Amino acid sequence: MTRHLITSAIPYINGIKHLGNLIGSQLPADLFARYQRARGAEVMFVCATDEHGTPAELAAAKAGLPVDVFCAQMHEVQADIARRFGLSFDHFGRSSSPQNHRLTQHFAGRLAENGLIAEVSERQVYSNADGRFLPDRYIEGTCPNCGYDKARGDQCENCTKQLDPTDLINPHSAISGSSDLEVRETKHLYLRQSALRGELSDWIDGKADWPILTTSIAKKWLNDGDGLRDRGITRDLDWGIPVRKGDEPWPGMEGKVFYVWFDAPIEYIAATAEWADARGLPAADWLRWWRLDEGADDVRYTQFMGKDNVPFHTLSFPATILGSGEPWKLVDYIKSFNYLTYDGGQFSTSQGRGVFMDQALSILPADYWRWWLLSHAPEGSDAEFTWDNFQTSVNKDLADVLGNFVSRITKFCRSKFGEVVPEGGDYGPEETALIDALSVRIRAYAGFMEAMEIRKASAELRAIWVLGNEYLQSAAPWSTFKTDETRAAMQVRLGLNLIRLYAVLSQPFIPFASDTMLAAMKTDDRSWPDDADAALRALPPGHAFEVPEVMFAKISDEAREEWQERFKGVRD
RNA sequence: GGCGGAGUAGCUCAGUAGGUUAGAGCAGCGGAAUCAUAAUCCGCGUGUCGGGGGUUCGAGUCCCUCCUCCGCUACCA
Repeated sequence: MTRHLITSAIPYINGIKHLGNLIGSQLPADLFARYQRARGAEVMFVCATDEHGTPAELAAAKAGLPVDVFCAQMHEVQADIARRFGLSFDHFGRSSSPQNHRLTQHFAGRLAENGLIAEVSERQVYSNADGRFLPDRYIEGTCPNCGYDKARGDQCENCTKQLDPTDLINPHSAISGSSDLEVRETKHLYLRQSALRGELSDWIDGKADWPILTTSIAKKWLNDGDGLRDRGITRDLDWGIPVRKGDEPWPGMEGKVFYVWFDAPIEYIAATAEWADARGLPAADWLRWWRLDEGADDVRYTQFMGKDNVPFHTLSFPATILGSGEPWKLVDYIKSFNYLTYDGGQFSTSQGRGVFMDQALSILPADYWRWWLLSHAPEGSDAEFTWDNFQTSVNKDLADVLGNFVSRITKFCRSKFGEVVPEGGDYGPEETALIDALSVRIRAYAGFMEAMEIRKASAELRAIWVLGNEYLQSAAPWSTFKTDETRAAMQVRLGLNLIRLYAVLSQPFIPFASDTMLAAMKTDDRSWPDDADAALRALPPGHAFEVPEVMFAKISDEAREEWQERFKGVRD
């Protein structure tokens, strides 16, 4: 049996993520992980917080906390929100973990041994007032091209011209505002990606089944200009993984740390090691997911991420792995996403625009968001979130089609037969037809889930819910009951069994509602319906159940309008 | 500028290797039913498939060109 290693792009530590971040990686990864588990596959699903870098240091300073304390707190906040969204990570790690320190230093050492690290002396802007080197974007000044006075050192947001920090007129620190800047010489390590260009190119060419969005970005970088450029993998910062060559010090690199983009993907591996350590398991237990020489040859590795992450996952991280010369597992499939937009504009963490994960949960249960986001996943192109669309979709799909189905059949049964699966009666042509239709659709659903065609899978799942309503409507047990009680019993029994079937099938999308349905049906049978006929006999005559509370309360126009207003501006 | 994505019914989107009357959900209109969260089910679509040109017996689907929107462009992560 295939073992599935699944990773979601790791969310940055500087704040709570918005719905765009969620649907861009963590949520679809969770959908896939849940589905594979439901099919009986062995799954390792890891994620983590990405904790290093200048923005983390600045966010900590703003919060008035030491950066390590800030990260520890924010990690807990993010972990809690992830739990409440039902994200079923096997482990939610931290890129600042000791495991990641060791692995990152190990990879750097291996790359150096293989001649793939270059030491480059370069000139960087240093801010005396801030006591730190400033990344280009943290230097502001007047654009020499258009005169915009808030141009950043990497690019002018007004005229979009690419800039060098030294081009700016009246440059000053974006952090302190100080113009006491100087250019200093500093030495950094570069990963010689260019030396691995051929190997990477061949590898990418072998991935004909990857989405065009993924491979086209990789090829652009491989072939742009002089081809793949080398990349700096160290920074002059305090917070990060100290530069070491494996276990050894790295002469000349004292006081420097690895660049976040070098250590962040390695955290996928480290998080799996964290998983094992947290459970007191031997190293072999995590190595079998990552090392081809330790049993990972039957692992299928799938990564989920937004399109902005693609270059690092198709080139930089593979360069690290290939360059190590060690048999680490490379990714087999990359599922990348476009962006979710909010009422016409972008979701923005820095500007506080849109709906953030904590806010979302404060107004509605996770399943509402999971269903809408997944059924509108930005797969082919950017997708837009509007409150109107959200309200209509959720009310129609969850409340009217699924929730009301559960309600009508359980309540009808209670009033005519009591809260017990009724006995007697045999299937007729209608039931056989329903089972055939279900079988076809369940196969299609599984096919889409396997292929990570998320929108299509959600449409298929919805169509499966509709089959139940269609059946009830034409079987009409409420009128059958008047003339043939036994036949009505059979119809109701089938309907109740559909609830369990729906719970099992819907679990990857709406896990909380799925649990509610199973609890109401008083069953723990989550077995996948490979045989629809058999699956619909799981709850036998005489089996007790209870009528659940309304599963999905509808979103009223008043509530929608209120939220529309509340989330219109920027976050406090 | 370069690269990529998108432009199909009022709205959100499917349309596989070019081939019978271009599909689905929502909204709208008509009907059935009354078990149910006034929920459900059935029926109803004359759309210049962004514009123009071309290849072909035949193009939403291939080629050229133009227009619009979005993203990326390597020191944000």
